[in-house]
Order: sequence, then structure tokens, then C-alpha cells
Amino acid sequence: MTQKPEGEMEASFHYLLMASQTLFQREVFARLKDTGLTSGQPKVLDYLGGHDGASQKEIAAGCHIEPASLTAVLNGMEAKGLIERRSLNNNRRTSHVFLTQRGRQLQEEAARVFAQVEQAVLSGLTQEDRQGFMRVLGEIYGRLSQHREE
Amino acid sequence: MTQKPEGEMEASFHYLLMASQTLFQREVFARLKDTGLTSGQPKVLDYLGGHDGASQKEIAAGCHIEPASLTAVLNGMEAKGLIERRSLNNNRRTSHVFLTQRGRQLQEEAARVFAQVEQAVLSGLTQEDRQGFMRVLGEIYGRLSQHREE
DNA sequence: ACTATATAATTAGAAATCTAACTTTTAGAA
DNA sequence: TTCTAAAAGTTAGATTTCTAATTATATAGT
Repeated sequence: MTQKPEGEMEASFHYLLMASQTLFQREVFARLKDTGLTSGQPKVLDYLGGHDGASQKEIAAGCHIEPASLTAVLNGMEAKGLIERRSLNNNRRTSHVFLTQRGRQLQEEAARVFAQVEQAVLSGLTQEDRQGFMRVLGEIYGRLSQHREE
Repeated sequence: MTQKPEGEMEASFHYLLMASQTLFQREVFARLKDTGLTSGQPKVLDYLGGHDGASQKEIAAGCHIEPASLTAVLNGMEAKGLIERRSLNNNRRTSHVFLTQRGRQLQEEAARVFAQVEQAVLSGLTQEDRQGFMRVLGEIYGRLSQHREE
């Protein structure tokens, strides 16, 4: 309901995708405001939650940002004591990133908030709509990922 | 390595939404590179395509960015001769934004590229999947919009 | 081994975005 | 009408992000 044709419903795919992502992110950041996390950090924490000790290159790929962008985010996180960079196997070129205890706490908090907002957004859908939506969104993501590699 | 849905498919809603939007945007910008448009400008052109003469406040709302952010984008567009700011009805507080002839050209080009990428991404879906996806995405957007107003 | 190439990360500079504070202008109230 | 509050836009400072160039390290070829 509440589909007020305000102006001229620009309900194109790209508009809805962009707008939904923006609004979702804002809701997440709003709920994480107290943690002191800045806007680039939650996604990195989220990735590290499942890939502790990953290289910066791997983290950047997983977060879909450039390695150069990640450097700045990690510097901030390291300064706040959320992560540590270490070399492994006598390889001094690659640096592996590990969550500190405090980093782990905030990663868990971020995961909770992501799940909360996700729940709030998807709870109104039928099980069928939800599953169908996730399946198609996965296909779309796959298609976009291919594009990148070509 | 790790070019496929690697490791543990983090196919959560928030991950797919964020990643898809990022990849979509990158594809659009890649195809608009020759136009000299910078990353903040296409969405504003897109909005103006349907709302020429809108106030900055309206444009910001339509693009889901803050008025302060829009100021910088419009300054760049004005410097490149894509838009003009004008006062109407002796109201000197509100400034209305109009596309120039060149701005209109680039708006049309941006619209073409948005449509192209959209087509490339959605063309693999069945008509049913496509319609269902758009409907649910619209519902999700509506839900997120409400959140903001509360 | 020694040099050339490739890779991982960083730096530099630009643009986009946010929040908070400020300026100007309009509208409302006493 | 005059004073006060609200609104529209801008400015300032920070973070995120990009591309291009740089540094340091590792791998490969001869």
C-alpha cells in the first residue's frame, strides 16, 4: 500500500536499486552511531567476521572496493584498535588483517544490526516473495560480476 | 583465484544489495567515461530529465542525498555548462535548476546508458521473475522510505 | 645469481558524501 | 510593523571512494 504516485513514479530498476541501497545503509549507520564506527568500516568488519586473517587484496575484492580505498579504512580501524596487520610465512609484501578483541565485539554488533534491519525490511514479505526475490537478486549479482571479469 | 562465489557464499540480502548496486554503478560510469561526467552527476541528470526546474531541495530528496552534497555536484555541473540556477517568483531563497542544451544531451545519453545496463542485467530473467522482482523491490523501497519518515 | 617483470600495498589528488554550523531570505506572531 | 522562527542554500571539515603513480617485495627468465 502507500504507493502514492508522488510526481511520476520513477520506479526503474536502477532507481530502486540505488535508492534502496542508500536507505538501507543509512538505517544501518544510524543504528551503529553509538559504536563510533564510520561509514566505511561496517562492511569490512562484516567481511572479516567470516574471513579473519584475509589479505588486504582479498578484503577489497570481498567488499567491492579498490585496495587503495581499503588502505584508508584499515588505517582508521587500526588506529582505533579494531584490527591488526601482520605478515605471515616470511612474506612481507602481503599483509593479513586480524580482528582484535574489540574488533570482534564491533563485528558482532555490526552483524546484529545488519540482521535487524534486514529483518525489518523483509518481514513484510511472504516467504515465497522473499525466496524468489533473493534468488533473482543472486542471479542479478552473478550477471553483474561476470561483466566485471570480461 | 576466488573469482566465483567463493568461500562461503555470503548471499545475505545486505551483501547482495550493496554489491549489486556498486557493480551496477561501476558499469554505468564505465560506459559514461567519454562524456566527462563524474560519479555524482548522472543521477542528478536523470532526476532533472523528469523534473526540469526543480528546487535543489527537491532534487536532493529525489536523489537521496543531502542538500549540502548536492551543492557541490551542481557547482561542477554549472561550471561545465550542464545546468543553470534561477530564481522564480521573486523568491530569492529557493533556486531552481534547469538543464542547458548540452545538459539535456548528456541527460539523454545517461538515460540511454542506464537503460542499456538495465537491459543487460535483466535480459536473462523470465518475464515473470522480472516483474516479481520489480514488485518486491518496490515494496522494499517503500518500507525503507517509511523508516526514514518515522 | 641477476635482472626484469609482476604483485601488494601505499600515496597523492580529485570527487562525493555526511554532519554541523552559518548566511540569507521568507513567513509568522505579538 | 517589528521581532522571531523556520527554511533554502552554502561552507567547513571529515570520511569514503576512485584512478594514477610510487614503493617495496616476490617471482621468473636468462
